[in-house]
Amino acid sequence: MQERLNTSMPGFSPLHGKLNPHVSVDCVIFGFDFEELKVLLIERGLPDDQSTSDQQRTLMLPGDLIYDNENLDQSAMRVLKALTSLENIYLEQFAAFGDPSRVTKEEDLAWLRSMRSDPDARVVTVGYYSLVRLDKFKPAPAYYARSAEWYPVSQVPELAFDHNEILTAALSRLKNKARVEPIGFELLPQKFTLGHLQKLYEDILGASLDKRNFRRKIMSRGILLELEEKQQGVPHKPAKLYQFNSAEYEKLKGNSFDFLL
Amino acid sequence: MQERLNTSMPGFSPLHGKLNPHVSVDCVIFGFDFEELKVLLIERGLPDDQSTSDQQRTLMLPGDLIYDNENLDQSAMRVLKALTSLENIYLEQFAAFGDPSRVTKEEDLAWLRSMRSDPDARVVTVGYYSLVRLDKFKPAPAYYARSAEWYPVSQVPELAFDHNEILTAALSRLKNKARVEPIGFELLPQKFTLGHLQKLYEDILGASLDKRNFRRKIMSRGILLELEEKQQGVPHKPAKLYQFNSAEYEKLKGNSFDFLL
DNA sequence: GAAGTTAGTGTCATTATGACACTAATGCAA
DNA sequence: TTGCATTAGTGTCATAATGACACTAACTTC
Repeated sequence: MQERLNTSMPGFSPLHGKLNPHVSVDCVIFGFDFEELKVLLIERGLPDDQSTSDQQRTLMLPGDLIYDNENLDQSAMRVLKALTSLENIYLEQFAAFGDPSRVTKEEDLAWLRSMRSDPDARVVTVGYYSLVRLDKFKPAPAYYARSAEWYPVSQVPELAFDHNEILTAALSRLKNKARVEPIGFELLPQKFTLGHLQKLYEDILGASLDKRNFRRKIMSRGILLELEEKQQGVPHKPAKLYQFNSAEYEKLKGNSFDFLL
Repeated sequence: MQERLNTSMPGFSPLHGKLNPHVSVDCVIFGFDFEELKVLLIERGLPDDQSTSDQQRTLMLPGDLIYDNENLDQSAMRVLKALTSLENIYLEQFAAFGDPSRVTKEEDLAWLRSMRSDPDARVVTVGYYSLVRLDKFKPAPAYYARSAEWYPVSQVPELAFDHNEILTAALSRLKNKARVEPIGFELLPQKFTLGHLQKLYEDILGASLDKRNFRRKIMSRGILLELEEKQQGVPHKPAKLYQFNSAEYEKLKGNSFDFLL
């Protein structure tokens, strides 16, 4: 067995007690940059390690084993912070993945052997997802992540373990959520245009929506506040800016069904 | 540590490999008997054990540790069958529960010490739920279950571990499901009346529905087949019997949102 | 100043919703 | 045998939500 990587980072503090070798958490963090939906992925390796060629680098969701004295939500937050420096994010659990063959690629096994004291343990992982504003959270790799970057969801390559499957499941959960309750507060910057919001919905739902009907429906909810301001520096007619009326927004979350489409 | 219970039952066959001491599954099986929604609970103890007084008996959801070479779905099905003899049931995963303090009652700890080779291991459990026809599945206790019976959901007493919490989460998932897609095929006998179906919905949603509007909406889906038959032996006007048109029913599942209410 | 680009706006026909009250058919008890 | 209790079964109407649809406005760049 190879030497284990240097693991001096917050999550590894002795404060956290004993690692549980059989349960991990993985985080699917979605962001939106007005162009398309993105997801936060890390690369295996130490942050400053330049030794491996690009081809050998493997992308994965930020995730790790849990500690025996934290609950799953806490684990997810700790792990996310440890690997990407993101914190104060609301994470929502969406599924557990426990296929015994979720770790079978030789590359993954080798990596586990270098990382874990019990690399052959069968691991069940619990998936968490979240929506964040790209501009608000600047990921910074740490711990075993060589990098932590946003990738377009539509162009995610093959990931480590069963992480493609986990990502797909998170996306499908996000779709259902978008149909059923207003979304966007977490993903968009404070000021945005209705065009931005519509693009976001279209990207999540994978369908195009009628502009006028979309506006009618979204405005009828009373969750948007029209600002006096307009877009600046765009090569076309500038759009009015809006922000979410968070009080109304919170009221609607959880209540409403069949929100859009 | 006390002796472990006799565990000679299918799930314990050496075929299943090594028990994973850190991950379990719990099953929330719902049934409906025209009166109210029920849930399948087991009592701790061997099936023939009469030694303990009623007061000391503890009810719990059927659940147990997973084996390292089965996936979570398989575990849930195996465990359910091992404890209640129910099989060929579609189980749907709904959440993972991993609070470190989910096992803290002294009674639960004592039981674990009598059952498990590693009774102090921290266990994360994955919840599954299902809807079944009460008349079709007759639970028969086995393995460590002294009994396996249906209990009205509205009158479930304090359960072992965090099983009340798990049940509540399953119920809330069921509610969301009922709002969003047709339900009932799994819960009702082949022939049923519209009154039965409405009662089922009302029980799940915890709300009363307008009879005429309910009928209009349910009929407009085209998932019901009107039979020539009528109810017999009821002390009131007999209702027409219906059955599900399973082809149409399957088509709607997953598609439709905002199904009822 | 022309071209390119996105913003912004209203109508109408169709469909879905929610509120609402009476008669019909059966078993049972008096 | 009568009548009582109980559930089945049915239609309308006013209102709200939906989906389809096309043009003008405002800005930048070339």
